[in-house]
Amino acid sequence: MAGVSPTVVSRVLHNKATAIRVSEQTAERVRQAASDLGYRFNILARQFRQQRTMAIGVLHGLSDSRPNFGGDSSYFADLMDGVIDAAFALDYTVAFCPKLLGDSPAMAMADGRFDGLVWYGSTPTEENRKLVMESTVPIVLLHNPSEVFGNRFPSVICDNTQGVDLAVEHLAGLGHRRIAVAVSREDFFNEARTRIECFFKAMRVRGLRSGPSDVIEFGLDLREIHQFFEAGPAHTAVFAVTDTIASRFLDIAPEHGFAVPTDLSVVGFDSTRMCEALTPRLTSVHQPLALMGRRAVEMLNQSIEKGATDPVTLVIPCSFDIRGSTSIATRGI
Amino acid sequence: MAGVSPTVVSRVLHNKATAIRVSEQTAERVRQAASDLGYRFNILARQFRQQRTMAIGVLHGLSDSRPNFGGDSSYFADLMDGVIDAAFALDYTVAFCPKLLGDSPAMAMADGRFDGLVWYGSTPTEENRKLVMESTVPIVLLHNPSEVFGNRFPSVICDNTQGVDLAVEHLAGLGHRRIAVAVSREDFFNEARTRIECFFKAMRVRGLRSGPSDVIEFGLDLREIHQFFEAGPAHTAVFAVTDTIASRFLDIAPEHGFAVPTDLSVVGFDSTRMCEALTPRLTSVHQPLALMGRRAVEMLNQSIEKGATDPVTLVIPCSFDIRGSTSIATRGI
DNA sequence: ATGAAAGCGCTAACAA
DNA sequence: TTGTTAGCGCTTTCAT
Repeated sequence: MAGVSPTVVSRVLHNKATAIRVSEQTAERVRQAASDLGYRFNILARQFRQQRTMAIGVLHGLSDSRPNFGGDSSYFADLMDGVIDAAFALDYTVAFCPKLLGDSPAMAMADGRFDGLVWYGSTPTEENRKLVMESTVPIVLLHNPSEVFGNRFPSVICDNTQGVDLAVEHLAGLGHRRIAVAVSREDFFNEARTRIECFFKAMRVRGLRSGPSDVIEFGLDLREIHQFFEAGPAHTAVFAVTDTIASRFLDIAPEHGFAVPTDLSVVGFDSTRMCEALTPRLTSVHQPLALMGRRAVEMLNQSIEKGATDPVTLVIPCSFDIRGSTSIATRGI
Repeated sequence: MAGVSPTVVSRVLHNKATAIRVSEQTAERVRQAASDLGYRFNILARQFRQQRTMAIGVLHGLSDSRPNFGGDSSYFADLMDGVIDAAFALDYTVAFCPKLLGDSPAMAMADGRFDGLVWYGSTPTEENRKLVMESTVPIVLLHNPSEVFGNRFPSVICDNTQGVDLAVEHLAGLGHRRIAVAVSREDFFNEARTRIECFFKAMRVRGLRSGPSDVIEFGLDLREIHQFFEAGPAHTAVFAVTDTIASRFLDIAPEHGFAVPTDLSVVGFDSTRMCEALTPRLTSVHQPLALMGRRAVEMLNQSIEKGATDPVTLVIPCSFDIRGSTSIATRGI
């Protein structure tokens, strides 16, 4: 319609007119025609041509077969807010893809659908590990330190050491000297394990006694929690490695005549929205999830743009949200 | 490597072997070679070829420039859970795309990036309206009855009439006879307006008096809410058209010596997670958001598969979550 | 300053 | 049962 070749149209519509010299007059004619025709270039053709999609895939390496935005724990939601934030700022589309979670993730990872991947998960299964390791596109890990994948990819994690220390510092400051640490068997993933180690260390640093016998590890029937209360615990506080775990104690304590926080202080980890809905509201270590999501995408963009980057592990500090589930130690002082 | 033509490979790898006859022997040879080579077909090429992406775009037609999963109102998160659920079941990728929200949505809508779109929004701006109307791909609307877009697209909405009726029924059952209805100026969108009409009707049906003077419409400074309390209201209950609006009343009532629910019952709409975190917990009409998201995608799939469908408006019933913000009327009985 | 031509990897129509 | 060929729409050399 403008009486020019496709080449020229392409150049004009990409504003490369100056760089690749097209007369302003022709350019204008082309633009006019494009507008008249309601022309839009076919992005599929372009992606195909350039082998670049400007899309980031979010892999959900958890046992759940799909991301869960709702539910109590706002965890994934907060993370995704950050991911989307950064992705949009860099002009990436963010996609959740069934095949990544379903039958054949490997395929989707290698088929050029995404320029890069955010792998979000805590316990990589052996199969997941293999898939990730074989990826042909850049990946950034969330919630797994780089070494879990042989230092092949950059990663973003929260500062568990510092986060746990905040919790112990808070409890110690309230006069608690015997503190238990709680973890569910199902959640006994890398990070949970790390937090327990951090806990021991934070206690040690303050001259407080703690060891394996202070770990309450419970299964689905919560039996060990009941046993903890029945035994008439010496502990005056519990540090739970996740909010959900903490909520179990809030539920069960009253059944055994323990009031929280009067008889037992409880601290959680993640400070998800759940904390506000519990009674009493749960004091918890706060991971800056949105920030972590943002950083992950920014690092991913680096990898995509510059090719392989150092497999940096970005460690982001936690903060501490004091709510109603902790108070001054009343026993064993 | 298998010594066959690309055609045969294509056929084998799509399991069309039976339909388009390839000998099992050759097929096996091809599969073996593919596996040895670690061959994956390039999805970009395929999408390009077929002009089909198996991706659904989510348009966020709100004033916010991007979807917000976190925050108090789990609203979008719940909706998306449903969308993703259905999309994955149908093998669609779900994408959030910056360009849809940023500079040039029209482009993204027409460029073949998506097989279909879910348009999620309450107040279409004139510009948004135009964009949607000009879409070249199937769209399903969420939260807007089809007529808002000239009956061009199917849509999914909750049953506002029935939902509001549940609220009024509940309050009337508690003996409330003078009920106010609250809306914020900023939220005064289609659906809010609808709910107010529904409210009038629900009152009328029960022989209860209500009219424009019972509408509390307030701006950002919340002045009108304060005035409501200062005037010593005859109303013993407030029906708020969203949870956020209801939360204002919960916040402000105590400042004026009104206890909720003793002196004033408050009902919200949406029953978002916020309801659990408020004091007292907020009684609210529940929209089955996840279900609505699911239905929207299913309808979209229909449109994509069968071409244009009837612009059905799917109306989904609400339920009612009774929490702590409502009780028996103590005044004006 | 503009155009011709090739080719990205795949699939479908047609031919053998 | 298998292969040949053409072409999806775009961008990018390279030539003019």
